[in-house]
Amino acid sequence: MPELPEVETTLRGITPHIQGQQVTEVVIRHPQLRWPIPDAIRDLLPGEVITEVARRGKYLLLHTARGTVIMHLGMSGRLRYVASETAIGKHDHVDIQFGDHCLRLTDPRRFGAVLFTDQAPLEHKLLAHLGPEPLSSDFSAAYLFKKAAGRRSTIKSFIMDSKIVVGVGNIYACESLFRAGIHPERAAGKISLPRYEKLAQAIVEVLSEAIQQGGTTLKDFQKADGKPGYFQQSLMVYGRDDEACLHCGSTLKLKRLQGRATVFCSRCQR
DNA sequence: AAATTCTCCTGAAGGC
DNA sequence: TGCCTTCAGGAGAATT
Repeated sequence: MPELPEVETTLRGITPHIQGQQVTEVVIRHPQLRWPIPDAIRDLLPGEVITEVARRGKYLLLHTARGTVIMHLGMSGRLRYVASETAIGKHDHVDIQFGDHCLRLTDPRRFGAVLFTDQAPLEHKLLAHLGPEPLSSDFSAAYLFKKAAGRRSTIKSFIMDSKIVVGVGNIYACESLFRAGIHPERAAGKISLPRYEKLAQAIVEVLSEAIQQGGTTLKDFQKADGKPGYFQQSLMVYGRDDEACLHCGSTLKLKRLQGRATVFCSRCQR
């Protein structure tokens, strides 16, 4: 379940291998991901050079002179740069080949996506309405506070809304709210600016630390095994329901909000 | 406009 | 041992 730190780690892992490289062939074994993979990927990409690799939210962007590949890893997606002869696994759906190596997309649950646009990629339907990057200067407590005015949705679904801010998935939403001492079900519009200061800082810290942890697995990027960086991170609440709060010792609670597992401390988070 | 529900998919886990 | 059921989970689409 790639969250933003894992997507960023993926970006950093693949960029040195494919930037400036020419695509020789694209093999699509299973075109049915979240949306059908467009023929343009296979038809237009060979011969093109990857001029830049970028990220917007959890979307990865592979720029070429003829257009941009937009990729999303969904729940279970994984990109690896491997020798082309590497044995094909059951869920290896796409290879973008660069001579004797390829960028291979593996995605058991097929919630991921591979799309193509010849327009300005940031104006693509999927990207045009995304909120600011949490690690950019556009993201701040003041921004959150202003956006939250009048909102009655829970703070958890508010910060997980990609139109508000990108890249805060379920795990990091739980962790950020714990760090900020805010109850996940509190109405977004009823939180003070000082509390948003804590929350914004918590989001930045949690994501930054996770990216740093992801970096520790970077050197092993080409290996097939190795857990995602965030599982090595010491998570304070996520996955620790019925265990003791690391601050006060109370038993952490699990509650489903909008179908998502939400773990919190009812004593520390108000 | 905002909030909620539905949907895609498969592997893992639990029940019997 | 094995079959069946249940469920997680990102995020766009549909619905209210």
